[in-house]
Order: sequence, then structure tokens, then C-alpha cells
Amino acid sequence: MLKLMDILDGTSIPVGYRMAFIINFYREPLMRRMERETGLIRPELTVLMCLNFRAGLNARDICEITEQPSNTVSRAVSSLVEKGYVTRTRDAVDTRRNVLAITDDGQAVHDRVMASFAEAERVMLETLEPEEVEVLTRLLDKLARDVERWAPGLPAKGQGG
Amino acid sequence: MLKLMDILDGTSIPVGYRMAFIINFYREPLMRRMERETGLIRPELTVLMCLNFRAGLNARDICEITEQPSNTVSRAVSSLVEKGYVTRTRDAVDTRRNVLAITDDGQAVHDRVMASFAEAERVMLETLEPEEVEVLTRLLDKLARDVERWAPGLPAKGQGG
DNA sequence: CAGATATTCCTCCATATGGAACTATATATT
DNA sequence: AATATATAGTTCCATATGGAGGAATATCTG
Repeated sequence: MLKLMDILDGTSIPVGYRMAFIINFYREPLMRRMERETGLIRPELTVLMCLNFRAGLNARDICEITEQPSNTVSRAVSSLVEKGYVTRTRDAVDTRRNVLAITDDGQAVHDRVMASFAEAERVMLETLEPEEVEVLTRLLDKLARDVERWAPGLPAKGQGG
Repeated sequence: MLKLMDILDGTSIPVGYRMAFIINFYREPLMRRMERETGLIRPELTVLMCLNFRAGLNARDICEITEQPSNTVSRAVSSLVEKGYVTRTRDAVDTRRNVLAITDDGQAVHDRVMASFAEAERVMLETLEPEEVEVLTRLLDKLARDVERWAPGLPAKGQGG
């Protein structure tokens, strides 16, 4: 059978294509399963991940951190509040702001989802030697940390802004 | 400013997360630009890529190659035919099948889009040494070719099928 | 050949998502 | 203080996408 891999054997975007391919077959099924089993959808997980890292953010912060549009974040937050996974309290100082925090239930579902993702990654990486995993992680990290320079259509940094 | 990178510094999915991060900032803006500049949308590009590789496929083939649902492919093909980028001719032998082929215009737009993607990848990879790019490509390739084993919820191969 | 089953492709519908505009509140300017 | 501008968050709308099922055609079984 002809497979996507074969088609892109001779692609002009060897790295980007392989990464997109891997992410497609890694993330998408996990997201589907998460939606099925927990009712969480993608932007909701993103919000939980942000709040897991740091409570006290507001929707705007999350927009900037994740580069997601404000309506997407707004919807996700509202849904999470309804589900009892996040609390939203008006900031007394600036009453436009809603300060967000993850609840115990939210933390639990977050941890559960992340654990399943980690397990899937562990299985995926079984193909590689431990040193190869280290190298891969280091190279990906290098690329990721350099995102401001190469990302197409990102507000370029350090050029008079 | 807090950024997604910081949040996932200590993530439990170091590889998957970094790949998703990179793809997010690489592919999504390119897709947006493609949509803006050529009117093509994602599944349409996928179909063009398949037909660029091999003409004479039908919609079903493309579904299987790309693991996309048939309605998505069907819509993409119809749209591409309308735009004059793909021809669709009924198979004389099996009149259920529509044999697809890319047109000159389709080839041109495909090549243009892929060239812009390749240029973006070139810029992205400037961060790495040439040997690092080679290693990265090799490791990604290893993972990608092993997809049948690790992909969550893919029909497992070689287990009594 | 008649009916049952497969297959290809498409349509209907539900939903996720992003752009733009809108509301409410805060801050700057005069 | 009054007005203009900026910011946080939401809603409206258009569209991309996937699941389920339907129509047309092919193939298999008796």
C-alpha cells in the first residue's frame, strides 16, 4: 500500500514534513481519545496546562502565551468554569480582568490526560536508543527556543519594537 | 513574558510537546498564508501532494494514504476540480471510481506552495549545524517509519490481520 | 437472472475554530 | 470632569472538518 511516508520520501521539506506526520499520528488520536473520555477539547486542555503551570493568569495572558485568539480562549475558559475545572474571579483592582485558577478536579483531569500523553510518548520513543532520545530532545529544544526568529508571520523581535 | 516554551520546560512529554510547538509555529502560519494567497485549504493541498506524487489515484486511495475521512477528501477534490487544478474522469471499467490527475495549473500552484514551505524550513533550520540537521532528519525518519507500531488507535499491523 | 453485499463517492448535520465587531471597564489627554 | 483611546472579555457569523448515512454502481451467491 502506498502511504504518506512514501509520498514524502523525496519531499523538499524533510524535517517539517516528518514532524507534521509524526504529530498527526501522535497528537490527533490522543486528542480524540481525550475528547471522548473526558469531554475536554483542545483549547480547554491548553488552558488547563497554562493554569497548571501558573495560577492567577487571566484569559488575555493565556492568549499571549499560546498565541490563540481571544474568543477561543474565552470559550474554553467558560466551558472549564461550567465543568468545575477552573475558577474565574473578577479582579478587584481591575474589574475587567478575570483571574483564573485550576480547581482540584481540574488538576486531576489535567494530570490524567498528561499521563496518558506521556505514556504514548514513551511507547513512541521505544524505537530510539536513550542517547538518540536525548539528542532528539536537544535539537527540538534548540529549534523551539529559536521560534521568534524563524516563525513565519510572528511579530519579529529585537527589530525596533 | 511568559511563553508556552517556559510552561513546558518541565513537561512530561518533552519530545511530543516540542514537536507540537514547532509544528504549530511552522505549519499553521504557512497554511494561513497559503489560504490567503492561493485560496487552497489544507485538505486540498494534501490531495495535490498525493497527485503530484502519483496521478491516477482515486479519492479512496487518497483517503487511505492520508488517513483522512472520505467526505473531507471528496470536498477537496470537488473544489480542486472547480478551480481547474485537478481533473476527475470516470473510470470506464468501474464507473464508481473517479480517476484523478493534477493539471498544469495544479502542478504550478503545488510547486509554488511547496517552495514557500521549503524556504520556511530552510530558515528554521539555520539554527542548527548541517550535521545536526542530518541527525534530526534521521531520528524523525526513524520515528515516522515506525508509526504503525506506536500510533494510538491505528489498526495494529502484523498481529493477525 | 434476482437478491444480498461491497464499494465509491457525496450529502446532511453537528461542532470546533477564527475574524471582526461589540460591551464594559480602565487610562490618558485636554 | 469630559472626551478619546486602550484593554479584557464576549458574542456573532462564516467556514473547516468529521461522523453517519444515503445514492449509484459493482460483485458475489443462490
